[in-house]
Amino acid sequence: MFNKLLIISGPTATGKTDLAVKLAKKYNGELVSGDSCQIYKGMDIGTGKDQPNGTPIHLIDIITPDKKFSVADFQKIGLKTIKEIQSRGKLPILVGCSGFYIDSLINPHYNTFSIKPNKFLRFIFKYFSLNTLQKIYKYLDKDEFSKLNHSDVNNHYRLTRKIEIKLFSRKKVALFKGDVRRTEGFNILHISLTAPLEILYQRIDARVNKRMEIGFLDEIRRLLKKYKWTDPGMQIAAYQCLRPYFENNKKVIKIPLHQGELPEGLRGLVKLWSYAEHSDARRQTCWFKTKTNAFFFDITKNKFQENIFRHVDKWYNKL
RNA sequence: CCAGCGGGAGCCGGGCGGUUAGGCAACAGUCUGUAAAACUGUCGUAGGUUGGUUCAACUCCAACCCGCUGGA
Repeated sequence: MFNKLLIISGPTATGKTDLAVKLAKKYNGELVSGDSCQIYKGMDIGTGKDQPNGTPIHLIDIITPDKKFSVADFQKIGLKTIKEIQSRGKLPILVGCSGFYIDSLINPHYNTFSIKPNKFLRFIFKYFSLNTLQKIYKYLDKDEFSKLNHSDVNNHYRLTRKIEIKLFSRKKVALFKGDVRRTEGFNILHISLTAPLEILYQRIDARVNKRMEIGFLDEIRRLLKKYKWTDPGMQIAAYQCLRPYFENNKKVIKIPLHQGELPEGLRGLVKLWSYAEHSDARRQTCWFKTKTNAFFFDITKNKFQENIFRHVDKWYNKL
């Protein structure tokens, strides 16, 4: 029974897809995107999709930007997709930068996904202050509250979810225990690409500029005909960064765009977008570094690809 | 040459005679249904130069240097 799963992770702009495609060709594989943004249809430039030709890639373009999507959804569909690929005797290659998403597939500890978000509670809680949420959680579970770290105590969203879990699903958690080890029995090789931040920033900036050139603004215009700025998909940083340009459109939109030259107001927004991607890269790097035991390969090192291939080869041919 | 305005951490920038501005960037983290999200910590006292006033000056005064604007 074929149960291998190859993972190629790493922050943006490390060339994961490129590498994954090469690996797919060599090992008769199919790609599975582990990217929280590229699931959205019509959001191509802003999410940096590059469609490999010839190699199938799954979990891209699976829903429209007005739909919500979360790790729990990903866990379900991701697992199904991977098993399906395996059942055809092919090698699934999970490639992406969303650490949380990838982790949800390979880490057996996620046992709260069975507890669904409660719309009503979330609606109400939006109007509660952070302090109030802290008090509620403290009231519900003093022990766990005291264990919360500095960043969680101050996180409105996470407190909401914690309270949600406490309130609605005490029994269910127990029920779902047997269902937790979803990827148990998988033979996983996790390879993670890295690069010095400085290099990543250079690559990111270059790519951002390029994406402006190939019509990012047009993509946003197209999206805005069907979707709103408040839709889930539109929350992605790239789009939100450019949002002011479209909201003051009376003035700005009329400025003709000469090749290469961005209007002054727009330049600042694009810069912001670059910065947003810098922090992404940082956080993603941090995630893989601290939360996974992947094999890391620095893409600025000589022969890193050869090393990876050697590594994969050994793993693939074993047993 | 005269007048006005301004000079502050890598950048932007409010306030103020004495305790931390703030934001961005950068760096390090947190992570169990928004994760390209949300949140935390670190950037150890910087204030054009030189004097003066004062117990105390980034803050008031003077001179000078630099920049911008207006005038001759």
